[in-house]
Amino acid sequence: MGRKDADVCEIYYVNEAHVRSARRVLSPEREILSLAEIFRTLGDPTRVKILQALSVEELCVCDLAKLLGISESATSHQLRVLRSQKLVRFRKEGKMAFYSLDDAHIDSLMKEALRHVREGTDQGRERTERIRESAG
Amino acid sequence: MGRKDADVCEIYYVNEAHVRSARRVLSPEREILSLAEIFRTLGDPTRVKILQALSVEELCVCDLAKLLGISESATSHQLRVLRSQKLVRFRKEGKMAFYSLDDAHIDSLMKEALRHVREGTDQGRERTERIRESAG
DNA sequence: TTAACGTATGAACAGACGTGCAGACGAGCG
DNA sequence: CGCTCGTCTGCACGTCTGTTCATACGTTAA
Repeated sequence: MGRKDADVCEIYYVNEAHVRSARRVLSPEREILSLAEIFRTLGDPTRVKILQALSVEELCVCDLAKLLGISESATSHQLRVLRSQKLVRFRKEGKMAFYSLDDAHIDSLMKEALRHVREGTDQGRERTERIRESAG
Repeated sequence: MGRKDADVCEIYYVNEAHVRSARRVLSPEREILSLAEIFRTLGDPTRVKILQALSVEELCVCDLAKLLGISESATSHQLRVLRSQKLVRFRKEGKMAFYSLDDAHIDSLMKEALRHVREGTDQGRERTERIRESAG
């Protein structure tokens, strides 16, 4: 639709109409940034594991560290990141800090992504790997 | 609730039972990596914009570059990343390369995350910002 | 109180990321 | 053929990220 604009001599190759209509669809900048921030937070294997583990029951830092196979310091750092995004919440009991999920959305988001990953694994994973080289 | 295990002298503070049960819930390593990879791919403002823009109609590299306000080279680089994840697909028409979404899941994933972001914006955004400093 | 523990934080490092630049490639036109 | 256009890719640069190390904080026990 409106593709005939491309034939107008003033428009060389950038189709201004398409650019404008696409721009209208874009979320406002701060929503884009928030969106990317959430995804970036989920885009780390360690944090994914933490969230998966906490989806069952609350765990303390040392349990998580043991589970993840990394230092308690690194675990605490990552929990701090997750806290800053309000993805996890913690409860102090003496010296221990028990962490749990603070966001129901995230769990469904992860499950949805997991479905996607599994589909890709079943029918297109190896194809995907191959395309990384020959996509051009 | 089973917390009494922590009192057994052999278990100092790491609750092995919890660690084991949590480990059972974790997806296999390669699924975790795929999951994180997908999220990390979505965790960049430029790529989020590209995917949002392509959710309406296919666009060529130069349109996207114009829309994003970055060079066509940078745009091509990002499209390459998205291609490697099979999130976008492209169609050659002469010299032009028209890109479109290759994955229906991703769009719903983004919309779900957007819902989450908007909820957070309405009732807790500024609180979240503040917590980044005082979370401890 | 002193000491040990669980956790949190800051500095510093290696590695990864996003972008621009320069050049290469294929397609279309003279 | 040569030339331009649209796109792609290798390299370099600055920035960001995830981890470890050392250290500090708050709690519990002696």
